[in-house]
Amino acid sequence: MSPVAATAASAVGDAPVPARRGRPRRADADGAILSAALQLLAEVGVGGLSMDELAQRAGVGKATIYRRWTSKESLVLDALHTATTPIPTPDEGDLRSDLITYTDALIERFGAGRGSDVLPHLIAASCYDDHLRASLDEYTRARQATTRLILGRGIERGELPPDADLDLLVDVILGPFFYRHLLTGDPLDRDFSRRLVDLVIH
Amino acid sequence: MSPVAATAASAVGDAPVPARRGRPRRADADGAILSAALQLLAEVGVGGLSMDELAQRAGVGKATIYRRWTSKESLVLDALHTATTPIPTPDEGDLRSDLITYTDALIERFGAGRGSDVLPHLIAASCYDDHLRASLDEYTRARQATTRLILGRGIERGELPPDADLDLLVDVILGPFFYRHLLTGDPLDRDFSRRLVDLVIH
Amino acid sequence: MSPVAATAASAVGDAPVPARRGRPRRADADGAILSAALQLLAEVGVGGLSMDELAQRAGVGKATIYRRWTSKESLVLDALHTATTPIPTPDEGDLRSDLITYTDALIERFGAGRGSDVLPHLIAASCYDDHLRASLDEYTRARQATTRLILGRGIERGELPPDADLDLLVDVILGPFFYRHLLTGDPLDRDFSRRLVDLVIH
Amino acid sequence: MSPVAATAASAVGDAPVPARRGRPRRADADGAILSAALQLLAEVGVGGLSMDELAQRAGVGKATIYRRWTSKESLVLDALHTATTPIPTPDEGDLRSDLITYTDALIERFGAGRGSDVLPHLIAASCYDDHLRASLDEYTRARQATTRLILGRGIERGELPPDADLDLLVDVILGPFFYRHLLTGDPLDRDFSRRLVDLVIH
DNA sequence: GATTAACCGAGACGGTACGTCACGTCTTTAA
DNA sequence: TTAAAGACGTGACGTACCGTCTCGGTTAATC
Repeated sequence: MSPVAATAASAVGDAPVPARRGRPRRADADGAILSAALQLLAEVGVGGLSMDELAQRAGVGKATIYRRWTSKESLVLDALHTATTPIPTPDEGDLRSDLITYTDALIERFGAGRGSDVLPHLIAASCYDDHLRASLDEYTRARQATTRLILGRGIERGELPPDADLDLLVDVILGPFFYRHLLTGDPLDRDFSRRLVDLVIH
Repeated sequence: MSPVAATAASAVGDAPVPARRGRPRRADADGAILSAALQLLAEVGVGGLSMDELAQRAGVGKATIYRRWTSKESLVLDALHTATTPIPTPDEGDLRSDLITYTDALIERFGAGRGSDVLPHLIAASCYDDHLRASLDEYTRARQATTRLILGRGIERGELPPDADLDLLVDVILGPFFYRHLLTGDPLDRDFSRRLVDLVIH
Repeated sequence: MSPVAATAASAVGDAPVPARRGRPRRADADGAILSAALQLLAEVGVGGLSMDELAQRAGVGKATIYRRWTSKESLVLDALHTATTPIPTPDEGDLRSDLITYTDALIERFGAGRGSDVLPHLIAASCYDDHLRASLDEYTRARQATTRLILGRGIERGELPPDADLDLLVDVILGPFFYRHLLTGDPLDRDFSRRLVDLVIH
Repeated sequence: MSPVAATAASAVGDAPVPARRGRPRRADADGAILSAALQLLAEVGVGGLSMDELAQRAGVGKATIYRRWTSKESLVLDALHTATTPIPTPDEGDLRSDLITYTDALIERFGAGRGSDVLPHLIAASCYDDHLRASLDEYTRARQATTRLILGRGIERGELPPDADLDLLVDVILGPFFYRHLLTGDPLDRDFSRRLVDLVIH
C-alpha cells in the first residue's frame, strides 16, 4: 500500500505546483517511520509493534502516521516493500531453469523471515481491513503473474502443451510453498523446489 | 489443544491413580465454555471474542478459563475441534474418486468458514504460542496423513508408480487449497478440485 | 493531594511559561471525576468505590484518572477537600469562646461524616502511600495550626501563662476528638467540647 | 474476637460435655494459623496478608480458617491478642507514678508496631464488620477501664478532687496517644507521657 | 462393628476490582 | 495546513483475592 493521498506532484512535467497551503508535509517523515517500523518489526514482530512506540522511535506524532497510513498492517506492508527488492522474472530460455530460479528466490525470501509473524499477522489483519486485503493481494497477484509469465514462455517454447491449465499450474507451484511456510513448517529448500518443479512439468 | 493439565490418566496400564486432591474441576465447565466460545466465534470472530464476555456467557469465572487454557486461541482451536467431525478417509477403490471425495469435503469445510478469521488468526497466534502451534500442527498432520493414505492405496492398486514422491504429492494437493483460502481468495469449488486431482495423477 | 504533575506554574516569579506541549489536560475532567467521587463516596463509601464505576460516572477513561491521581485514596482526599470549606479560625477576643467555637465546628464536620469509613480508610491507606500520607498530614497540620493560633492569642491576652506547652495543649484538645471518632465511638457533642475546653484552660 | 462458635464448654462447672459429634477440631490448628498470621503480619502488614497465603503457610485449608474466624481482621486481632501480654494496672500508691508507668507501657506497645498498618487497618475494617467493631471495642474499653481505675485510686487518695470528670480525663489521657500514633506521627516518648500526665493532674 | 457427623487439606468455583496497555482520535502550540 | 506532543474515551487484558463449595479422607461418638 502506498502512502495515503500522497502529495503526488509526481508526474514529471510542470504541474504549476498544486499550491498546497499550510505547512508542507515533512519530506523525511515517511522514511523515518518506515525504518523505525522495520527496526521494531525485527525486534518484536508485528504483534509487539505498538503505534506509540513506533511514533516515539520515529520522532513523529501518532497523527502523522495515521495521516499517511490507515492501519498498522498497511504500514508494515509498506515497510516490507521498501526493504524488499522485487524478485526479477528469470528468463534463461528454459522453463525448468526459470521455475527453479524463481522458486529458489522465493525460498530465500521466506527463509529471511523464517519464524516471523509478519505474513500470518497480515493475513489475519486483512480479514478486517479491506485496504490491507487489497495491498496484500497486490503481492499475491504479482507472484502469480511472474509464475504465469514463466509458464507462458514455456508454452511458446513448446515445453508445455498449448492448452496447459496455467491458472492451476500457478497455484500448484506457489501453493505448496505457502502451505509449508504457514502451516506445516516443513523445510523449504532447493531440493524441495526442484522436486516440485519436476513434478509439475513432468 | 486439550485442556491444560488434563486428568490424563493417559498411560496404558492401570496407573496407580494420580489421587487428584482438592475440589475436582467442574466437569461441565469445559463444555459450557467451549459452546459459548463457538457461539461467540460465529457472532464476532476470533478478533472480537473477549474473555470477559466469554466467561459471562459461559457462566464461569475468568480464572476458570485461564486454569484450563493458556490462551484464547488454544481455546478457540479446542472449540472448533469439538464442533468438527473429522473428515473420513474415503475408500472407494479408485484413486481419483478418493482424492476428489476428500478434496470436496475439504472445500466444504473451508466453505463453512468462508470469510472467517479463524484460521488466519490461529496461524498468527501460533507464532507466539508453542502449545497452539503444536495443536494446530495436529490438524495439519491429520490432513496430510489422510491424503497420504489415499495416495498409498493408489500405489498398491498400481494407479501410481511405486516410487511416487508421496510427501511432495501431499503438499501439491493440499497446498493450493490453503493458498487460495488464505491468500488469493480464488474460488474453491468442485471444478477446482477435479482439475487439481487430474493434474496430480496425470 | 493535588492532582499529580499539576501545571503548577507555582513558583513566585513569572516563570517563563512551562510551554506545556501536547494536548492539554481536559480542564473539566478533574471536576467531573471529583464530583462523581463525592457522589459515590456518599453512596458506597471508600471501600465500595470502584475505579471502573467512577470512570464511567465521570464520563472519563480510567487512564485519565490514573494520570491525575496515584491512588483511589489520594483522589478521595482531594474530593473531600473540594467539598469542604475550611474551618475558619475564630477570633472573638476570648480564649474559651474561640476554642469552643472551633471544637464545635470540628464536631459538626465529624458529625457530617458519621459512620463514614472515609477517615479510617485514608489513615489505613496512608500506611502504604507516602503521597497520601503527606496530603493527610496537611489537614492534620492545618488543624493543629489553627488550634495553636487560638491558644497563642490566649497567651497574648494573658489567659494562658506565657510558658504554656502549646504543642501539648494542641494534642490534648484535638486528640480526644479523634480518639472518640475513630476508636470509642462515644458521642461528640457540644457538652463534650465544653468540658474538654474547660479542663484544658482550667 | 475469640474463635467463632468455640466449643465453649467455657463455664467452669460441670457442663456434662456438649457431646459434640463428628471429628473434633484439630487442636493445634488455631495456633498454627495464628502464628502464621503473626509472621505474615510482620512481613507484609494486614493489607498484604492474603488468606490463600496464610492457609498455605499454616498448612491448613482455607475453610478451616473461615470455620474459626469470620474475617481476616478478627483473626488478626486474635493473633495480636495471643502475642500480647496485657498491660498490668500499676498500683504504686501514687497517681502520677501510676499514670506515667501506664502511659510508658502504652508507648512501648505502640512503638513495637510503629509504622505498622495494623491498627489503622482494623479501624477501617471495623466500619464494615460489626463483630470486629465489637472486638476492637473490647480493647479500647479495657484501656479506658485501666486508666479509670488508676484515676479512681487517685480520687480515693485525695490526689484528685472527688468530683473529677473521670470520663473526660480518660479521653484526655488516651486521646493524644492515639492522635499522634494515627494522625500526626509525632514522637511518642517518655517525655511526652510525663508532660501529658503533669498537665492533666496539674 | 457399622454408622453417622463434623472435621481435615487441597484446590476449583463464580465474582469483582485491579492497574496497564494499545487503540485511533482530538486538541494544543509551533513552524 | 501540517507538525510533534500528548491527553482523550474505550475496552480488553491477565492477575489477585475474596469467601464458598466440593472432593476424598480422617476421627470421634453413637447405634
